[in-house]
Amino acid sequence: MSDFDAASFLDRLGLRATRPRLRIARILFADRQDRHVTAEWLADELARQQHPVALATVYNTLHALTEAGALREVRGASPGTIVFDTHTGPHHHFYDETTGELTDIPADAITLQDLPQAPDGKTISGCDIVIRLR
Amino acid sequence: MSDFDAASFLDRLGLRATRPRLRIARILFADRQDRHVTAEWLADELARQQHPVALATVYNTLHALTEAGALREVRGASPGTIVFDTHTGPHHHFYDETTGELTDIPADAITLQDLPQAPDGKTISGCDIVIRLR
DNA sequence: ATACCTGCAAAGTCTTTGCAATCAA
DNA sequence: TTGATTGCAAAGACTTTGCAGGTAT
Repeated sequence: MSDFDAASFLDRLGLRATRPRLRIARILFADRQDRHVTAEWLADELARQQHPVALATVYNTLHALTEAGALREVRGASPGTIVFDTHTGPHHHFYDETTGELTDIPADAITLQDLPQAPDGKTISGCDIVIRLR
Repeated sequence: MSDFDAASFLDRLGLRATRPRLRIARILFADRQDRHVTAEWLADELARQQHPVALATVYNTLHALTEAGALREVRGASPGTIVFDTHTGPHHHFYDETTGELTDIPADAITLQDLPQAPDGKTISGCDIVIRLR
């Protein structure tokens, strides 16, 4: 299978290795590196694996992982739904309007020129590009 | 005040000139050209002007105006809230994470190079860039 | 006349919160 | 032990829907 050590993974993030978190970490980080999940999908997946976790706990964990820097919230896609991305580095997304699916676009696949100045005393904290597909 | 003719404005869009729509059209299109409104703000504004309109009707009208091409929904900003933009042409946004405020960025202020190909049989239907400010 | 529109309230979707019971360290 | 975490259910924020009554053309 995988030699992913969920316990030390959580440890390194400063998160307690509880049972739900171990299971969630394995689902999210064991194999693929570019997952885009919603809380609901994750809760369903856990249930499918015969290890149901309360939806509230799923949200707690996703937010904890986000604060710890292991996940990133994607804005601008599925309206009304938070999508969590296991790829935390700079990159952008295709959003398929038909299926709701997100696909990564490497950051260097898009060149931004003449990025405008941030107004007054503000700092640019991030830049999301979503290319919608139909 | 303004010489904005809400009745013919709606007419041109193929929308019936009902009382709520006339009021909404005036608020949105009479003066400024770059408004970003939420349904709730608009309902509050109508109430403030002593012409309350049911929230459901506000949503109906905003969606009708969007389908008619007079508004555009902005994605990727305020999570969980639909923002309607009176500026329908191509452009992008600053999103102030502190205030939730949206500001326009002219389309030509950003140059996209090497836009990636859309996958398989898909077409690019739009591109939203949101620059987050802190 | 008649199709469309409005308002109200109820229902829906997604997310967060409160709190007692449980668990990791 | 002891504070963090879980689960459940209830509450919240935002949006949509159903439908009876009203309205523009």
